[in-house]
Amino acid sequence: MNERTDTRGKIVSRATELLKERGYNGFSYNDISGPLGVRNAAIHYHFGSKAELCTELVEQYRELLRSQTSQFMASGGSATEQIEGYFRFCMHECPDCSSLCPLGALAVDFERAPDAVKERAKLLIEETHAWLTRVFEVGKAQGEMSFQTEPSLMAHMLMSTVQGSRTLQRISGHTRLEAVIEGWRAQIFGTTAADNSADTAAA
Amino acid sequence: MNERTDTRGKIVSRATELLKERGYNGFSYNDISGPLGVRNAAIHYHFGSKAELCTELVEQYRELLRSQTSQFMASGGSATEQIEGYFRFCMHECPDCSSLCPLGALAVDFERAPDAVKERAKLLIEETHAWLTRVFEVGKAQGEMSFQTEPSLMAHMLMSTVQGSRTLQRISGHTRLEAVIEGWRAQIFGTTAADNSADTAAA
DNA sequence: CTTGCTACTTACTTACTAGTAAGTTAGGAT
DNA sequence: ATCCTAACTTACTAGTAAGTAAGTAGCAAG
Repeated sequence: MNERTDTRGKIVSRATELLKERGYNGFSYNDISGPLGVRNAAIHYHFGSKAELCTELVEQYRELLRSQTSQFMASGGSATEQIEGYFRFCMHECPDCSSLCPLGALAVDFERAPDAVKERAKLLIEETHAWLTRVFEVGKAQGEMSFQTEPSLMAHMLMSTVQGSRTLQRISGHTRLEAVIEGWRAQIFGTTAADNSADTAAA
Repeated sequence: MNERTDTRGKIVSRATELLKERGYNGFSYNDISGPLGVRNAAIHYHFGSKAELCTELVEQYRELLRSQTSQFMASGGSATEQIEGYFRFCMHECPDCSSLCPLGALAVDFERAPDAVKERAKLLIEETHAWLTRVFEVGKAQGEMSFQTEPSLMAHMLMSTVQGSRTLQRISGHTRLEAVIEGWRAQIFGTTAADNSADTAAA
């Protein structure tokens, strides 16, 4: 690896941007190499194929999310703090919601995606789902949260809502993720954001 | 229009299938013409461009959803019946959830989509949102439904959940839309499906 | 100082893309 | 009978896609 130029890292980074903005079939090597000031063959030097590049990209995103969630876990905080961490991750990952998350972008071309990509994307969803399920379980058991639906379904519904909101936002143009998260807070805490953030700050 | 062969209709129909399965950039004219036993030029005869074909396709999907929702409306049924109609539409539109909805597929390439497509897709979302908001308003006013969040946000969250669930399903492989809808029922009716479908049948 | 490796480049190929122009065919109207 | 038009076809073009093969610049070790 050339540590000074870090062309490889820049390629992954630019490809991630493009995937989120246009989907797998929506960008070409020219869209990567052009802005980076390298040639298409440089991409092929680092990645055997577009699929290989894409695999690494998903793996990197998974690492990012995993490091975030494990960081919340390690903090030893309450379920409330854990879920607020997830909310923060979602908001931070796409502040203006102009782009999709890598998974949302990949889902479209998913059937034709290489097995390695499928596998990692699946893993990413399963890990997040398992983590969120645990947070809901603990949150309910400790009396921090209140809901009827089973934790596993709650986790799936939360992930779906965030994912879907981002998709709809892209078409409608209205940023609504903040309101959606607020809606979820009301649902699980029965409080407003002000109440809850005060809670978190106090903890 | 050739009413016997209906090539034009078959083209739109096949394109819709392909859009849902692979996204806008994921299929070519060959994928349409091949199975239909016509030549690519036949597509160009009916549609000036891929964007034009896509515009018609979205318009057709909008008509479908519009006809469904207005049908529920015209039925003069309760808000419960209206929302159950929406649930039915979602389930019916994609029984096995192997494909995305046309909007979810388009969202990926949305920035580069032609203005006509953007406009109609936006309209489709706004119409559905307005209709669902009204259903939630009426449902709450008439005491059929019970929730804290404002109806407009409820509508957005429901649409997001359905949309997102379909996206996640595509990656994880698990069909969960039925459970998600069940979760929503519990949330707004505080009942199980059995209770509620009995309700609907009785009405 | 030359050998060898990393990180590329130049120059190319094959395959496919949307789209076009001109010609053909079948059936209905005149 | 012929003319017209709708609904195509054949044959093509220009552009772009991913991917490849062979060559090279710069640096580090022996």
